[in-house]
Amino acid sequence: MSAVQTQIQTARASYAGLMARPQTEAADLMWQMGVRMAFAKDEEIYGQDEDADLIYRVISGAVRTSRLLSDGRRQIGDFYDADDLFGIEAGPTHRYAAEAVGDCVILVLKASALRAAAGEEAFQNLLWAATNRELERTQEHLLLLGRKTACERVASFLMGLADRRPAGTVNLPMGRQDMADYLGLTIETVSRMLTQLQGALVVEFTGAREFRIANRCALARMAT
Amino acid sequence: MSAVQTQIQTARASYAGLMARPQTEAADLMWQMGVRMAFAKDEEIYGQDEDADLIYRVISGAVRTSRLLSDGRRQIGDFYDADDLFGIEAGPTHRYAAEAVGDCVILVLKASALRAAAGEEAFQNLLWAATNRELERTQEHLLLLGRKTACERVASFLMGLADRRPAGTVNLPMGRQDMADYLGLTIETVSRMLTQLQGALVVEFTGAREFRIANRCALARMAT
DNA sequence: CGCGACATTGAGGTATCTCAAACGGAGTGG
DNA sequence: CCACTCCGTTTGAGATACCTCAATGTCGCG
Repeated sequence: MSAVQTQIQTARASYAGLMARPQTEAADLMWQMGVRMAFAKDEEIYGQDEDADLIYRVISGAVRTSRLLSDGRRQIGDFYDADDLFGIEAGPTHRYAAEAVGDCVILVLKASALRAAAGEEAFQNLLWAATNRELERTQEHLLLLGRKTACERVASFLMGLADRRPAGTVNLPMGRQDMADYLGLTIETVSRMLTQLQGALVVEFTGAREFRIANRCALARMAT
Repeated sequence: MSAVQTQIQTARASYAGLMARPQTEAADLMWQMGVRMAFAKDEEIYGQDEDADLIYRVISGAVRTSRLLSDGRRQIGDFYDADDLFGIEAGPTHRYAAEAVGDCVILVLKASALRAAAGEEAFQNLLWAATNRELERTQEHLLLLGRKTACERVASFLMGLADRRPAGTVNLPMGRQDMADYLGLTIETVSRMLTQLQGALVVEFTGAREFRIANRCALARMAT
């Protein structure tokens, strides 16, 4: 079995499971209609200011949305995991670019096709739910960037990751630079805060990309 | 044309076109149905986590939305001017509180009443447009907080204010503390950046709450 | 005129950034 | 199986943008 097929199997299994992800008929329809595309690490899925007539859904891997300032400074808007929808815009174009954090498989389909197949109401519910989720997460992110210290930002980030997967050990799909650009920090500061959190016995890293929460209360407290 | 198509058309039109202000029939209806309420400076219009079954519209004055961290740090989400809608939430409760920046008059009405009067479709249009505007502004704000310097933040802020009112002289409805909490800075840093911008002959302050753009290109450049 | 609130300015401290070097782990070749 | 390389991460030392605390200035209003 190919790597991609395996990924697709895995994604289906996890889809059947849990929550927070769209569970409407429209979402189910996506599985039948969409095209599965593989993207290599750091490959662009769509660019900033490109037309936004497609809807995307992560099958496996992770995706980031990002925006560049003219001098190269980068802000990451959000990360998307398996089953997350992304790329849904109200305006005609994408306001952030989207790239593959690591190798990943994405389900892509035309918004108009889904609308025709799912019906207006179901389609609209999907858009509404996705947009709201986006807004809520962006508002939380805003508070983090505006008023939290480096340590609090990193703690919040780890907490956010851990909440999604209640498993004991959590995997970090992204590297330190991606974390830094999400948190409005530098790579070095992120690294220092991580070692600091380890020193405080709040989290424990088994490798650079995998950790376990040693003291959930303490982490929650540090995230404010 | 289907309901959904109409909604998307409307959203795209208002996005593409001018600005941000509701121009649908539903918005017109608000004027007839709503209750006008006066709020004094710093008075709370609604609190965080309160039920969100009302829709608000600024008639005169200005409004800010804000969120507090447990230790008193404050982040302002956005400012709303005359004719702006605010308080529209996807979820059941408000995620930010809303307060009067100065004395102001607000049009308030029940969301359910507007839906009944304007019709489902027009009502949805209004919600969709308002939510999208919110998301777009929040994303811009995010970039500002994550990756801009103090000077760039202040320049962006003044630019944003000036864009809304193309008049020669622009009024600042909010004090320095509100600006600081919007920009993720302290009051002193905001003040210093303002005098710095004045020194560079980019803007000119006639009073603490009123300025004129002396060099729009330079200001735009500094806002990145 | 004088009070009170708000804004500006100053001096010193600190969290975070920058630059640079050392470390580590995964993959490769011997 | 070990040495080697490469890339991402960590650590260190010094610089700096922004913050904090404190004093001074300014405007609006009774």
